[in-house]
Amino acid sequence: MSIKHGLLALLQDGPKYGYQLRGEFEAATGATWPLNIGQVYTTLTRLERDGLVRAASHEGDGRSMYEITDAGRTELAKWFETPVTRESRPRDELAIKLALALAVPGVDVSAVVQRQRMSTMQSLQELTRLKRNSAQGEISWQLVIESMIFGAEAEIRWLDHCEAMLLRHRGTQRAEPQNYQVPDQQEARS
Amino acid sequence: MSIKHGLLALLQDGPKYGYQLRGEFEAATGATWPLNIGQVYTTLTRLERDGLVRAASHEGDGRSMYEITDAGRTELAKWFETPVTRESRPRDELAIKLALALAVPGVDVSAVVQRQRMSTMQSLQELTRLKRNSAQGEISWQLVIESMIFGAEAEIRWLDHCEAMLLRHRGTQRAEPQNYQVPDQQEARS
DNA sequence: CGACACATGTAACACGTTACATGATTTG
DNA sequence: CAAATCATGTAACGTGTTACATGTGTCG
Repeated sequence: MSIKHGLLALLQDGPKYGYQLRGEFEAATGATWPLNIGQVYTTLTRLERDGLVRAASHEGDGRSMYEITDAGRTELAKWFETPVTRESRPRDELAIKLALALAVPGVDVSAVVQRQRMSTMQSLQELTRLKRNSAQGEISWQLVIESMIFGAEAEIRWLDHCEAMLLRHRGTQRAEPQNYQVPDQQEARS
Repeated sequence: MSIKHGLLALLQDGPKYGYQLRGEFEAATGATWPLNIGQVYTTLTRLERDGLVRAASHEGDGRSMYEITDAGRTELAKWFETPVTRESRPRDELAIKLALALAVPGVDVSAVVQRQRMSTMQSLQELTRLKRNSAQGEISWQLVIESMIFGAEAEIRWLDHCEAMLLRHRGTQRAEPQNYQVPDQQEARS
């Protein structure tokens, strides 16, 4: 969903073509999430199919220009108006990993937490370095970096919290199967 | 990737069947991310295709049981050993939205930020309520809730930071196209 | 000329969601 | 019996990734 609307947003500034859209998208987000050029074209095709963009006939200069339609502008406005909710976000792989490490026996949860903490600390340092080096650069991707910094910091705080919880529950609550009660079933097979 | 490995983790505890796997997955994560039953079966099929699980012939009681293979155990161990990196995460839609709201003209960025802040505050309250009501429940999904709380708090801090940045740059740096230099191309069309 | 960036696509695949079909079992 | 729950699938679709094919323009 992000790319679809991202391209729409860039097209609101005027007709653009595929390569240009990738360039501007990466300029705006600091190439934090490199955008595959192939996907730009497939996404444009789908946007055109859905009537949110159309091929701009005039002024191509040899390139395939696209322009946003009224339906596209409406859709884009809706995107900017609607907040990103928790539910709309993808599953958090780290949370799932730790939850399951706790749920199944034979996993050294502390080791998992510590390795993750190390890794997150390292990327936090890397991000801080990036931020420093990119000072007075674009404001938009400055904010993107800071978004990741805030996220990484929260993650470290959470990991510390997890370790504290682990220590507190060491022995108090062992494994605790909690295993989804398997319903009995009386020999039903033919 | 999370679900695939999640199912593997649950299967390490012993042979299970589809419905049971969904139940245990949701028990471990507090049904925070409801797991579609259809996907459990397709994922199991793929895991079997890749040799990470196999159908457990014996003791089915009328259900299709699956068990983890050695290759599956290896893969699972690798999952727990490898930290979740920033790069492996999906694009952050909120960051992209704000970055593009800044990059293209005609978007009321402050309004976007304020709406988002309102929404995030609300889900933060909801999460806090959930946490309180679920006290002394399962430790694993207690941690999942707290993961989301920490994330929401970080998001609010970031949004505040964004507003401060916006105020500071009001007028200083207007729009700043920064628009991916379009290469000239001399009338190349036939 | 040859290498490289620009430019546009297509194909195959992985993952996820929704919806549908089909039965067996349990329970009011 | 009827409805709900348990249980296993399949089909269609959306989105994203990787890789490949193909051609033009620029520059050393």
